[in-house]
Amino acid sequence: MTDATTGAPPLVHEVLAAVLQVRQGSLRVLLWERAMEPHAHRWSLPGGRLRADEDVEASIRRQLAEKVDVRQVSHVEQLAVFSAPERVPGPRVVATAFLCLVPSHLDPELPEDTAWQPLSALPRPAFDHESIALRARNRLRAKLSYTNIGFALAPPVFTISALRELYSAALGYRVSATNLQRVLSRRGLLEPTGQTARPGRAGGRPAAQFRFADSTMAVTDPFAVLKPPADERGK
Amino acid sequence: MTDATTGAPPLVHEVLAAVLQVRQGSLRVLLWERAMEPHAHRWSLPGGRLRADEDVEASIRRQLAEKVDVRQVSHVEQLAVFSAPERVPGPRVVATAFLCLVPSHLDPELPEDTAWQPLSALPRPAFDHESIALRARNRLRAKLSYTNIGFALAPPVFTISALRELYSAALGYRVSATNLQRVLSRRGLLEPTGQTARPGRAGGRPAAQFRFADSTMAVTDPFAVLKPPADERGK
DNA sequence: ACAAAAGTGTTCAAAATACACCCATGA
DNA sequence: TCATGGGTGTATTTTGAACACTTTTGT
Repeated sequence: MTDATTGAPPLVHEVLAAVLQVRQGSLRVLLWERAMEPHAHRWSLPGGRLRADEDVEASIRRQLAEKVDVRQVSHVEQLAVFSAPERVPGPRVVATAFLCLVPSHLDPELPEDTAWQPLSALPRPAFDHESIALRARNRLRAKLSYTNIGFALAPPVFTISALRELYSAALGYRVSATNLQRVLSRRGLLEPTGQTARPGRAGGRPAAQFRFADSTMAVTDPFAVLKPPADERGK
Repeated sequence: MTDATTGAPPLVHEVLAAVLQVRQGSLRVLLWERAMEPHAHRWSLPGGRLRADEDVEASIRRQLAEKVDVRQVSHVEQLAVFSAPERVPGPRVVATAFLCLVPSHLDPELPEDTAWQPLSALPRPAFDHESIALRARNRLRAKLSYTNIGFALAPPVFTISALRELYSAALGYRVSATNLQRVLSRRGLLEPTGQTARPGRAGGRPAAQFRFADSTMAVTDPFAVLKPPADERGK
């Protein structure tokens, strides 16, 4: 706000969403194929221009509504600002990117040009959208470890082995059901529903069903180390 | 980028810095007292308007140069976007906020209207700057736990008890020198210089001096839990 | 009865906290 | 030699990973 009204160059602020979901055993991101230049036939994150009467979060929710039912999005959080002057051709566009999650049991209707693409093999992405998508994946992976964000990937009720598959897909490596169960239980994130799921055709013991105790994001392991001393920790 | 050139309302993008330093045993933030409206006599974070040829990080470094010597800033990272439509009076301004750190041994020359204010008792802050400053503090606190970010608060060479004071001030609770030493050493963050500091007037054993092995930020405790299984963890 | 899947008990290892005690210096 | 701050050794606790074994089902 130093140089007040110096014939300011045009500036557009856009919001972009990396909407992630685990489908068919892999972590995927919602992309649409650009029909027109610039970057025709390359794949873009959904998003659009920030309007005058909304903040960035309201904006991304509105824009997303054009692609997926917003009620299906279980978590939205700011990721970062992308502002390289030439990040898109033409007039300058600064972008605020978001990480959004959709639980695995939902399969929203999508427009023709839109698809869930695996993060491990993205088709030619537009602009800087690949790095945004990968940043979203990294954020999700980190948060699976020290928050309850798993609730946003999972259906309302699930078995431990189903949850294990979600975590494995999102993290990119095999997670042990035993340990997953214990870690999440000790932290009080999981609560048993009392129900059990019927085993598959191959038999096997019926699996107990659980739900997440909370469905808003919270940090559950606040300090990895350097915790306050025991007496100051009490409250 | 949906509604392309619809007589767009004016939009300004500013960058703001929460510059933190530990001084006199407490964590402080650099603020300047506004002389003029709006919010005259309230305290603002330094910052200013994003220019056409720079990205947000370049911009904050440039703006900061007007307040403190940029070479004295040991760390800069994006915090978040603040975009409530009415966050400042007048034409709309979207802000990208940064967390910046200055090591405790430096005492940059400051303009007349600028001062280091304790985060625990901020004077009347302007606009939404208090929440930005507090967000910066929280980010710093979290990162002290799982990254090497301490390097950015400490002088190039220091004793463990000096480092303990920095961590205590930043975290807001007493940190044990013994454990601090061990945790940082085990992670390979600290290296001994071989030098010792002369004891104070009251005597006492001379303290060994250390330095941080690295002075760019790195995550040192990547997964609190749900680590990959041992065999997949190797590389 | 047996295979398959789920769940529990137990062991093991690592890492962090707590605390006691020893070390090196100034007065 | 004693008070003062610094450092090390060690015990305790917590937490997560690994693995063996039991439970419950379908065929």
